[in-house]
Amino acid sequence: MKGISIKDIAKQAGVSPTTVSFVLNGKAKEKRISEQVSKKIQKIATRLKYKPNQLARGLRTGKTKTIGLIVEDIANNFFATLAKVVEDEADKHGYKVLYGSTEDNTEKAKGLLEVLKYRQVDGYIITPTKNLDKEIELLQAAAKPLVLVDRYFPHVSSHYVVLNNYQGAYEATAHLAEQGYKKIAIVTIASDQTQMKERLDGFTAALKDHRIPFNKSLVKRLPFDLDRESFNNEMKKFLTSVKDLDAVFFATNYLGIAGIEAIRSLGWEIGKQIGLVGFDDHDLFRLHSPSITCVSQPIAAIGKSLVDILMKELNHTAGSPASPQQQVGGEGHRHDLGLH
Amino acid sequence: MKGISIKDIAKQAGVSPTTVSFVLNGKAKEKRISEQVSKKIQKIATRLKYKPNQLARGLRTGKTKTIGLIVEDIANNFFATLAKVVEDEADKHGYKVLYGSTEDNTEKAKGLLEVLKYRQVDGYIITPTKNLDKEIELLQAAAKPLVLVDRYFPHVSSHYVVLNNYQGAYEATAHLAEQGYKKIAIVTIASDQTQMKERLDGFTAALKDHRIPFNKSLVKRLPFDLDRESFNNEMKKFLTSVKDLDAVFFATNYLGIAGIEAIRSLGWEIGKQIGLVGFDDHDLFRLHSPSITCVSQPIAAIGKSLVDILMKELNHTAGSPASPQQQVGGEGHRHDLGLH
DNA sequence: ACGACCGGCTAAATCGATGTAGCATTTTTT
DNA sequence: AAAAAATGCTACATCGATTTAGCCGGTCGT
Repeated sequence: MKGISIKDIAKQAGVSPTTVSFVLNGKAKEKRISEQVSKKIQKIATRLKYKPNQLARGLRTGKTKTIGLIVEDIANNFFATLAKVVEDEADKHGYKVLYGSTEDNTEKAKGLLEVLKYRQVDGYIITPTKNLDKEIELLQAAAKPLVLVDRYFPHVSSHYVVLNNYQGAYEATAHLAEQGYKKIAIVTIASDQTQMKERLDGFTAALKDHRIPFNKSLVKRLPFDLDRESFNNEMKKFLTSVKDLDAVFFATNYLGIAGIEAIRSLGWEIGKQIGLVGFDDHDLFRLHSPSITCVSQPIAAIGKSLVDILMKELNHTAGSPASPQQQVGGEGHRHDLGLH
Repeated sequence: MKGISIKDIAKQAGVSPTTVSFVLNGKAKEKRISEQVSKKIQKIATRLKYKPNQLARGLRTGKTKTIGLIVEDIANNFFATLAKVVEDEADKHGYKVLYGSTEDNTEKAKGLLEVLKYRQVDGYIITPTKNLDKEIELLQAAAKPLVLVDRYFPHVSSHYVVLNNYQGAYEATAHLAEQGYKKIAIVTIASDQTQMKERLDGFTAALKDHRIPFNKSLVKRLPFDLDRESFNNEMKKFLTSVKDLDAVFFATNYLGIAGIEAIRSLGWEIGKQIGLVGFDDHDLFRLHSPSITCVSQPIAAIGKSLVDILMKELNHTAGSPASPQQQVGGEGHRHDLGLH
């Protein structure tokens, strides 16, 4: 019921709690505890299945062996998969994960940071929202280990792991152009965050290189927080508004899903009347008939990279002011399922 | 850097930490602290943005305001969505969530329980694996609030939230039968856990009621932990081995996904050569052309129910030995997207 | 006028683990 | 043989919040 404490072991072994603590923390040698006592304590500890109370330990040492993971939406395939990888990687280092979803809402994100802070997490993995730069800088000022993911603030020098959004978008768009599509649009999120900007830049660059005229009517920006129906309506409105439109690049996976839904409800045939490319992998793209090409993020690599960076920071211990090195998780690479 | 502590407030207000604690915990009246002092403390606390250190509080009170969520696989759409709901609901009550994935591996599940235990979580939401009944009973003996989800142990009297698997499977199978399919198979997981048993029973009952002969060759059980390729191969082997097979019911969403993949790679046309019904919702089912009927779980309701039950237990405070009441989250209901 | 009582507050113990400072002994050094 | 050093272990303070027990001065009752 109450759990075994260090005192119980001390009592059974007939020594002081201090000695037990030393032994169990591998400081027996350093603190000159005799082999005999040392072994006896070990034995009792395993017999009693002693596990240190992490609260007490955390209170004393200031380290909770917990990292905070802030994602945009844990129910989204990309973030859920990322969460899984992070969980696994963190576990390898003995860390647990506290998570939260921002819904891309700055206030929610601030709230999450607040909660994680007074839960004393040791480090943070954050998918930042707009205007979260101040908070990020505050965390840095407090020497908290932290890595951003999926997007970042160019003017904040922090660690971050993102994929080459520009290149991914470029390749996606170029793919459409090379299939012979002439009037290619992009549907993206109304956000001036880096990753969307880069994707948009990649899109326009690819159009240019393939001598396809660009104009603003080819870009549709949708707010993040629409419900499914509104997404559908907006999408349909846009798709039908562009004259001679023959292909679309969707800049995120959920836009792709909403897009497919809209196209279906318009009764268009994917691959015939309209070409598609999506961003981020999803079973739906892979198994749709015909298959839908997409730029897939190497999620495992991203997750591993995130945790590795964080662990390096954490072991730099004392909290030396994070050297503002930047990391790129990997290049986006295209699926080779054919677009038809 | 260090964070504001109760002492800082006490010092500024010129009172003792005790008084501050009383006021901030709403015990001012009860403990007869004067309005004056009370207000002064409140003011200072908000000015300093004081947040109690949850570790210290947890150590003292034994409550961490954290719940442990153990799912099968957080990267799976069903569990990810559930996690989101649980996170939101828990947040409403001021609780945070520590999560972990079992991969349906009993040892991993035991490890997770261990970790959550010495992290002192207040309560558990668990998707149990096979043979986890002993551990569940131990938790109950320790008067830990706990709710099982998605499956349960008939011989363990605990709270649990599951949908009516029997009915869901029955309806799914009946749907196929009513479409005129004559030789209907089921692909399920090699597991004797309740939810799979119930789904299998629903399947056979539906066949019987529609006078479709049943025989063992119509049931394929696959191990949980195959990789994608093996799933695909096993699936293809099975689908081609049943003579005159014309429809399949997939008992989980990932089986459905793997099934669609296999059917595609066999070059069969869904809806023409073979009818399908899946379990658990997925964008893929909804947006596939033609649409694929599925039995969808009311995830939001399940999540809310889970948290509600847990909170009731938690507020029953002292840990009165959980009245072994059982809960059903809701009936599965069929999507009305037509099977074609 | 003297004990009982109350209002308003605080000292100190507590949760469990850690870590510094230091106390006895024994062993080594000179 | 006395001083210095090493050995083996422990008392106690600490982290921050909570909570029990109770102090002190004033009021009330009789």
